[in-house]
Amino acid sequence: MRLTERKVLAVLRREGYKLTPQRRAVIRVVASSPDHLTPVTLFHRVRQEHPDIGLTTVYRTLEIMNRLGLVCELHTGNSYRSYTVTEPEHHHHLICSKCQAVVVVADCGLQDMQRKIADETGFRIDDHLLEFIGICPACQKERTYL
Amino acid sequence: MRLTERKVLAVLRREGYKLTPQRRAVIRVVASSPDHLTPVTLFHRVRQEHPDIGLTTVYRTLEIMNRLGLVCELHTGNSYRSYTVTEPEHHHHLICSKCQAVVVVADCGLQDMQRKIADETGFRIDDHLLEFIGICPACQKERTYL
DNA sequence: GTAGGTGCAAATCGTTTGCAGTACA
DNA sequence: TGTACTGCAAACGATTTGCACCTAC
Repeated sequence: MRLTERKVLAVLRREGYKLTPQRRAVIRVVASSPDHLTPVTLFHRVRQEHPDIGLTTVYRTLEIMNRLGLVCELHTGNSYRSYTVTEPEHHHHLICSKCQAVVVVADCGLQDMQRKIADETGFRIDDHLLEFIGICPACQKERTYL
Repeated sequence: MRLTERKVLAVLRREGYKLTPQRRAVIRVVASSPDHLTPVTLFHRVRQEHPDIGLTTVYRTLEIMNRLGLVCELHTGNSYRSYTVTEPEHHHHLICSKCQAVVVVADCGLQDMQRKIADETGFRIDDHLLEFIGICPACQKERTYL
């Protein structure tokens, strides 16, 4: 179960952030989209209902949400980031290198491996980043990739 | 066992690339450094022995080496990339979020998980990206992190 | 009323590209 | 000799910042 618009708003309010119409609009779009969105895509979508919003505000709202753990940042090795509302369970991503589709994958016992590595190296391990890169079923059918 | 300067040069020659002094210098520095280097760091180091080299050439040489699988790109979720000579075995990275130290970690049976996910989702999985983020023993001693 | 938020334009950062000159094979 | 390579400067795309105006609380 993903975070709802309502919950995100509640956290922002609790943390003392002002609930401006711009922030509400950004949050509404992020929370209602199942996909990961880049700041620019998000900006265009928000513009449709709120034509005066600036890209800067989108970035600043995402930054706040990210700091509060309300969105999850996707690192694809590309030059841009993308975001979606946080899924409370620990999970990973499966990314189509052709159409950029993202599928959420449940965690599979990487915690054990992490503990073992921490023991062996002396690192204090805070997090891990695991992403699978491949071609999704739809793109495989099209056969226009290498 | 990591790739040596000599082997990297051999591959470039075999692939028909010219072995210019600039390329040799870049390769020498990459191959002799145990760390992951950003293009800019690499540029500064190469400059010490080859003052006329341009950053562009460093980028272009890294691009060729990356395409030929001679260097391994590190994605830290930061805004820049970094590179080190390829370690032939499949492996992952453990990155210190304070000093950026990188430790190589052997693979631990993620292949099984990958196969399982491919079966379940229908994706053709080509690769995975696994990195552990933490604090290295040296930085833990300093205690100047949160 | 006021601190915090906004939008614009300009700055910044890492990276890429166009181009005219240069040098390896 | 000819093509691939070079360095510079300018272009680029994503993100950040400075600033004067604005608005939610």
